Amino acid sequence: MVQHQRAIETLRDKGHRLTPQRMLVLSIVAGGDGHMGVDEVFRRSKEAYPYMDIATVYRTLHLFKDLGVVTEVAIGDRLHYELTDPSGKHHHMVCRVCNGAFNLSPHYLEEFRTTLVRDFDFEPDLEHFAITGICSKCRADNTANDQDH
Amino acid sequence: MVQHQRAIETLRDKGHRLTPQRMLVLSIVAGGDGHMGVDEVFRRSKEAYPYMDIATVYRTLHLFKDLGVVTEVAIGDRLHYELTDPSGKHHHMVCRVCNGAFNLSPHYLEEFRTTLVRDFDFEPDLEHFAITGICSKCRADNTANDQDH
DNA sequence: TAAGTAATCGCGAATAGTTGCATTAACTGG
DNA sequence: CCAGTTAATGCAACTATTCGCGATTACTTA
Repeated sequence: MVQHQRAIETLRDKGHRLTPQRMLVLSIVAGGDGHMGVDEVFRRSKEAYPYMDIATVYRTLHLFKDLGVVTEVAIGDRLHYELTDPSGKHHHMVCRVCNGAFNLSPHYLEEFRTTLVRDFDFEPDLEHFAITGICSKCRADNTANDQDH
Repeated sequence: MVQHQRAIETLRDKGHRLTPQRMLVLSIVAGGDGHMGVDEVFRRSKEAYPYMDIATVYRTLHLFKDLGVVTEVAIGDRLHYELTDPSGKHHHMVCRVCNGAFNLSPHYLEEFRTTLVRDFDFEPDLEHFAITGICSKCRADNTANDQDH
């Protein structure tokens, strides 16, 4: 269950301390099924450790993000977090109707990246790319019902 | 100077009212040089009309955005607004170091969009696309100074 | 393994943005 | 031009997130 050895080493290597709060947040994010909102991380961690503070949750998630341990995904207008995909980065397509998140493999962005560097000498941040839109299912529902507007 | 006839008609056509506050926000955004942060719109509008409330500024900017009168641009972690480009949409590349915003013409995204629709039946929102990264200038500065870390 | 030190925590206050609601005022129709 | 209707405003309260700071504690080193 505690298979976070990699993440713990990363922490220590960068000179950060291994605190119970950090371990707790890590195990909660790891235990969740996919991405998790800050409020849910907070609620669950407070169940396990009632002194847990929301500021600590934010600080911990941001630290983990900077270390590459977790990945930030914008769902609606809120940020969610998930363990960074160890089998290689992936990106997200987030449906603005159902808030579902779908994975997008990096090769879809490579060409785009190359073009921006070539034409503008602009190096885009594509580590945690997420694009909103409408997914197949919601688009079908939408065209069926909403003819006006 | 008051050349916002198009925007005013759009308001009226959709059944919205023409209030002094809305005219004020419109002229301030139009009068600015490029994109403007909410705080600056608020500050300037309060100079002209001291009762102006920050909530009204937010509501007005959101309304204008929905009507397509202004375009929202994410600069850093804050939203900025600019008059919608009448000569056709453009997108932005925003430098995360200097916060500079550079225009990106739509054809750079067309292929990307086509691919997502074809492969995933996912229709991305590309009306107000902005991508962060590092611009040419800041990248040069960065490689010059910051060798460590 | 005890003591020093500096990172981290918990907490309260601050900031950005949103929302509910009573009051105001833009529009409509006569 | 006047009165009714209802959208929009101003205000205050609220949520999400961040920050400052004194107290705590993980880690170091002797």
